Amino acid sequence: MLEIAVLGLLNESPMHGYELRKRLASLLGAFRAFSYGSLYPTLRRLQEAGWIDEEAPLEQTPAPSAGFAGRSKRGKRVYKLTAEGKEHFATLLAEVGPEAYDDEGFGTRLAFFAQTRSDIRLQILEGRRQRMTEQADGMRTSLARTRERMDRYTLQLQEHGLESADREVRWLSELIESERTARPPLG
Amino acid sequence: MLEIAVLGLLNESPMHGYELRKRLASLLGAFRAFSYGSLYPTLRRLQEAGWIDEEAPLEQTPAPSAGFAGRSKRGKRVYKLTAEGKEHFATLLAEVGPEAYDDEGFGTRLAFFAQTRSDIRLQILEGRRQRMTEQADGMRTSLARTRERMDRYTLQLQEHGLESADREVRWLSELIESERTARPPLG
DNA sequence: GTGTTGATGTATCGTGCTGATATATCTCGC
DNA sequence: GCGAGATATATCAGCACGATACATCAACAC
Repeated sequence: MLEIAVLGLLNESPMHGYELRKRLASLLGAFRAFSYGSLYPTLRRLQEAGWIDEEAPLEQTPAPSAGFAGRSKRGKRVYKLTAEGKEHFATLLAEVGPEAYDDEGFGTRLAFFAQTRSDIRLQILEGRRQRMTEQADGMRTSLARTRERMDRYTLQLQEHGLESADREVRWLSELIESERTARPPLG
Repeated sequence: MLEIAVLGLLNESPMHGYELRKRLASLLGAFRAFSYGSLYPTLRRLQEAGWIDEEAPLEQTPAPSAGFAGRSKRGKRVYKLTAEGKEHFATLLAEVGPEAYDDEGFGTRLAFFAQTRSDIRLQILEGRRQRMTEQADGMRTSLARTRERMDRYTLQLQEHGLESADREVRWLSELIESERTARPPLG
């Protein structure tokens, strides 16, 4: 999941790890932040795979007086997408695995919806709604079955969980609706 | 986190792994299920620590005709809390670490609130509210700062995340309020 | 009776992420 | 000139997931 997020951000503009992490946190917001402990290994993995490339480290900064542009402080590793990386990213965006339906996966995919094909968007939204509907139904059933046996707090926890799931289903339905309106099926 | 959940469930009644997993899933509901890949190693760890104990495996079931009670099919490992385990569980419930404020941790702690001291309950609820308030404020600020630059989908994601966080803060406030009413501060 | 499905039940493995920690450097105010 | 805090990279133990494997057992079908 980090892979697609990193490629997506680097697709917009080259960046170094620290900035990547900050943008990741503000982009995904509610859904997970990703720590450096996974970010740096991922960067190395992507580099080994040839998807991303390190801009010249510039051990000797030529002219410290020049304040603008080519800033690359010592130790700073600025990454950018390679041609293969762009292609790979496009491929990733065009396919939908089951991981696109869980919390982190869905959030990540949605963050790059602007660059995702309309039919894939719809598929992801519907898959996620399916998943959340099932989860909500499961909780509703469980609640109905064991309501009497549960203490006040467990009940509160479950009811809040159920309401959240229901809210998300409604939200997804709206997104799906507007997705369908914007690009009608066949007409 | 699995540790406290397992101890808590075994504190109610002895159980084997498979049942533990099912109860865990229905108890925590929205908040995580825990897979066998972490459940079984945890059970072994708890057993090595002496907090839980295995009821005799009964390699030879004495009377297969007897349909009730002492059922222990071959291979079934039924665990129960030891005296040390009960003590340890009580200790865990009486302390509050920072892990009690994240999603999984908070859900787990709340699931055993009925057995938790009132002042600890309040501390956990307020810590969680603090955390969620900060998260919501962070998202609000980020939204205000970058609203124009964001595409429709990122905006939707962030707004939904913000609403969820705000809803949880309100929910927590209600819980805190009723916690304070039930057991007034000093008066 | 035999076959096949689905639930029960225990177990391991590779992979990925977190949270803590270490270590520098840069920037800004004082 | 100096300390505080942001910037920046990196590693590690521990935990959890998802997949997978392998058995047993009840039920119902044919």
